[in-house]
Amino acid sequence: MPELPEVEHARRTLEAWTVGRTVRTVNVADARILDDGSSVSIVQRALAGATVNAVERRGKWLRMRMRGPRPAWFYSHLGMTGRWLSRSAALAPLRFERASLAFRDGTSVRYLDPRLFGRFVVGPEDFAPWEALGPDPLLDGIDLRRLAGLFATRRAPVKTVLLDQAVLAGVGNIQATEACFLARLDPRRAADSLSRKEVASLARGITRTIRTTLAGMEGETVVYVSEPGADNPFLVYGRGGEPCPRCPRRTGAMLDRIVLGGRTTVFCPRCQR
DNA sequence: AACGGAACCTGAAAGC
DNA sequence: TGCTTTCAGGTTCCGT
Repeated sequence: MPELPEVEHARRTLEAWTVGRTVRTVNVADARILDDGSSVSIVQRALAGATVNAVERRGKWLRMRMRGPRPAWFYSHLGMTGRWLSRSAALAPLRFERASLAFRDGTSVRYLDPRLFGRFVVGPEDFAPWEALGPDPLLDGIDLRRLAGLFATRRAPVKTVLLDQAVLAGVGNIQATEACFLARLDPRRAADSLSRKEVASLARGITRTIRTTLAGMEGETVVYVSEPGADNPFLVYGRGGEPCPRCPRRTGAMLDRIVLGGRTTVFCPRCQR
């Protein structure tokens, strides 16, 4: 589920659910979400009794600034299937619940993550994975000169390079796929073969797909691709074999589904060059 | 330094 | 019906 738009949505909800609240207890049901070298007791000691001061996001990472006996930064990465929900602290653990923070006011936030690829870390303000992130397209915008400069050093397919979080933080498989489509760019193109104009077009595509996806989940009706009955809100992602939504019907152009860098990629061989 | 592929996990859906 | 295979939005490690 989580790429930049979903993580930003998670940030907003977590902010509403947690800022100003004081942690009473921390529960970690499955320690596999913790980093090596960390432990349940380290996390509990850092967070219990602390008050949530702010919830921030950079790329796909979230972090809470905790004020209290021991000021701390609490980092959360949702991995592939992580999400946060708010429930009464009295309610029993939910299916796939791996951790939770219970607050003194009787509310709690629950971390659910079936596949356990998410992370739950207490770290410093300059936590390395956070510091290693490139610019965030929403927070920082996209610097075309910088992006073109990075592309010039990469021979890999442009869509693969977009997944490098040091290039742009938060772009995932869906957003990279959609951005290439919007930019009419063949995702297999070597990054170092793009013209400045194509880089600019791609940057616009990235910004647009992120904004569109985010706008689509405002309010409570979050749409997840995998949810039964939910419509696929994307232009081409998950639509391999369907007609291209942009090419004239008479051309019969069909979306192709390939694998790049181990990730499924959908594109139109006719209009994406 | 950069690249492709495997590994880490589990559940849902599709295939037979 | 029930068993098997395939696939999934991310990151990291490893050999080349």
